[in-house]
Amino acid sequence: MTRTMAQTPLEDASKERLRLWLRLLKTTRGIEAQLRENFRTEFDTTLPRFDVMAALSRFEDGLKMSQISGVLRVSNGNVTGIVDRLAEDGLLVRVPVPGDRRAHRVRMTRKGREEFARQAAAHEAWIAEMLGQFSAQEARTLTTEFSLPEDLHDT
Amino acid sequence: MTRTMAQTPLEDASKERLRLWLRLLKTTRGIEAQLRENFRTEFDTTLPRFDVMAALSRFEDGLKMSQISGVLRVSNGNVTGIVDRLAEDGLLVRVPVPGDRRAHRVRMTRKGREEFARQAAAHEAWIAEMLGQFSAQEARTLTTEFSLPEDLHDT
DNA sequence: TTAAAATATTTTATGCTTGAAGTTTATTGA
DNA sequence: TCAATAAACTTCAAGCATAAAATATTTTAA
Repeated sequence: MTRTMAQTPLEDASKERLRLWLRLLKTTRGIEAQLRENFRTEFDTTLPRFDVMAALSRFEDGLKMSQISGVLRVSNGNVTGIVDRLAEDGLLVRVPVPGDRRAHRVRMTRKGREEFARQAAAHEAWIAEMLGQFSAQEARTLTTEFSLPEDLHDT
Repeated sequence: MTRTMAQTPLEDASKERLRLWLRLLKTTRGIEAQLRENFRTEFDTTLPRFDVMAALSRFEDGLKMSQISGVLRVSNGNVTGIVDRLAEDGLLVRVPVPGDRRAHRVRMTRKGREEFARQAAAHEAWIAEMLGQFSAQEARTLTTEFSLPEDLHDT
């Protein structure tokens, strides 16, 4: 009734999942730390700023504040501060929405688009290097495997 | 000379790796958000506090401040504040290191160990549920695959 | 011996993040 | 009409995170 070493009893599924989570967390934190460092030294910016620019870059007509927080899944108040600082730097502008004086549409400026283009190219290169151990096929497979249903929508 | 749809040209490896990274980031952020929510509502604590307790729980004799930041790979100054607050709550104590008046050893109190035991059990259950789509074998395989060499040690 | 370098830690300045409360403007329904 | 509710956004308080500067102590080496 002894079991061989390579087997994994069902009872241990919880431990294996915990191990996977800890590995996942360690990996993503490591990559994030390297990205943060690169963004800081190469572009004097931050990951959250890049995230906001990336979201805006996909919408020619800009996004309302609440749409940005929706896309990025961060809180409203958070976006306010980041947009404030990006606007100070002239990378984007708040445009009043005609017909609704509560809302503002946030759009990138030309300067913002140009700066983002450079940052996005560097970002892709950094990631490609850090994930260089994965072939295109492996990457594609793993991307599919990590489709967690835990996209808890909003709530 | 046309290629079939399912093929992935080597040229696209960079794009596939970027896609994998974005998926990884989205997944871990989603799980982290759920954990933060659970820790807040169930234990009135935070993920960083749990991380510090988890690190200390593995060392009966405690850790020095710089060892905590080393294990968790966060900055020294960061640990100061978290340990301050955990100490205020009586979950751990700073003990002077004999022979080196600069250093302090941080140890969990009995209260801290008891509280951590409850939190760790809940944490494992939450993760097991969120990663329920992976069998023990799948989890084990993925954990191995994500052994990135980018454990940049310290630098 | 003692000045310089290294080590351990805290402090400071800045920014990200959340949840909750507050403000202004729009919409709804009696 | 007009009070109540909802929506869009900002402000606030607290905590997390970093890098850089400051403090105190220990070690090294001239």
